[in-house]
Amino acid sequence: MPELPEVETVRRGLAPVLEGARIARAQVNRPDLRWPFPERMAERLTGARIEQLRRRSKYILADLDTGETLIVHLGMSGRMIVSGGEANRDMLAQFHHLHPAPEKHDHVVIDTEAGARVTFNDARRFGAMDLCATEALEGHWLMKGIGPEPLGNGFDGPYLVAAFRGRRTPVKSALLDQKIVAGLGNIYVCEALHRAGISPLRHAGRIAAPRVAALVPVIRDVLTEAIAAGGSSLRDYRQADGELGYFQHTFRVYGREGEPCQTPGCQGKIRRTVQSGRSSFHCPACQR
DNA sequence: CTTGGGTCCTGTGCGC
DNA sequence: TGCGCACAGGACCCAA
Repeated sequence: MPELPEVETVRRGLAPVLEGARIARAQVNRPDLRWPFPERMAERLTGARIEQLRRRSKYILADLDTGETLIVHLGMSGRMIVSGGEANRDMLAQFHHLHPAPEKHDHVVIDTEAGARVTFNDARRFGAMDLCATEALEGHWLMKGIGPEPLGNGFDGPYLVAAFRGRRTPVKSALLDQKIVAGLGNIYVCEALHRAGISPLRHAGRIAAPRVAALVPVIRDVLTEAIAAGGSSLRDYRQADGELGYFQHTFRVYGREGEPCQTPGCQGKIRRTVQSGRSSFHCPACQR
């Protein structure tokens, strides 16, 4: 599920529930996800007030009034499930309980004093959580070396041209490299390269500078549109249950092997290739 | 330094 | 209906 737009969608869904809320209880059901949880995580969360929710790359950051920040990564299958609270209180009241029954892979459960609950569920356990002094966050080993935010000011044509210079790796891999640009994943790299007319197989350092620079606004557009789509489905979620971050999204190439290319006037067919173990989708006719 | 491959884990969908 | 296999939105680690 989670690339930058999905993480941002999750953050926006959690913000009204968590920002300004005090944690009444934190239940930690196992010692680790991808890495061990920090020492005494439940105790360090309990009683803390969440000042604000931020996002950096694919990480959700919850700044606490204790001076620490909770770092959350959703991995491949992580989900944040919201229950209780104002939005669906009436619906849940008819079932005579405040929260849905616990499910398999509910690893961390956070209750707020207002009666809302956020459950971190992650079947594959590639996700992560850590606590770090807020002022030391930028030096945290998970944050260090992450490239500029693609929707921020530090990501522009000259930057990307310089980042690609001399690279022998395929542009697909370069864009997946979080050190070059933050937050892109397999889907949106495929989508952006298609819109830019660049083959994922092309070496990053062998693309003419103007074409590289043209990738920047394309990446911005793809991500912005995806966030907008996620935002609209958020409303559906809030009245239903459990699928925050899951939204229908129409991709032009991702998962469309064998289908006709949607580029106007293009007669190509979408092809799937495997690059460093991951599927790439592109149109050999209009992506060069 | 860069680069490619292996690895962690569970769930799902497909062909037989 | 069961079984085995390929594959899934991430990213660290290590060898070359």
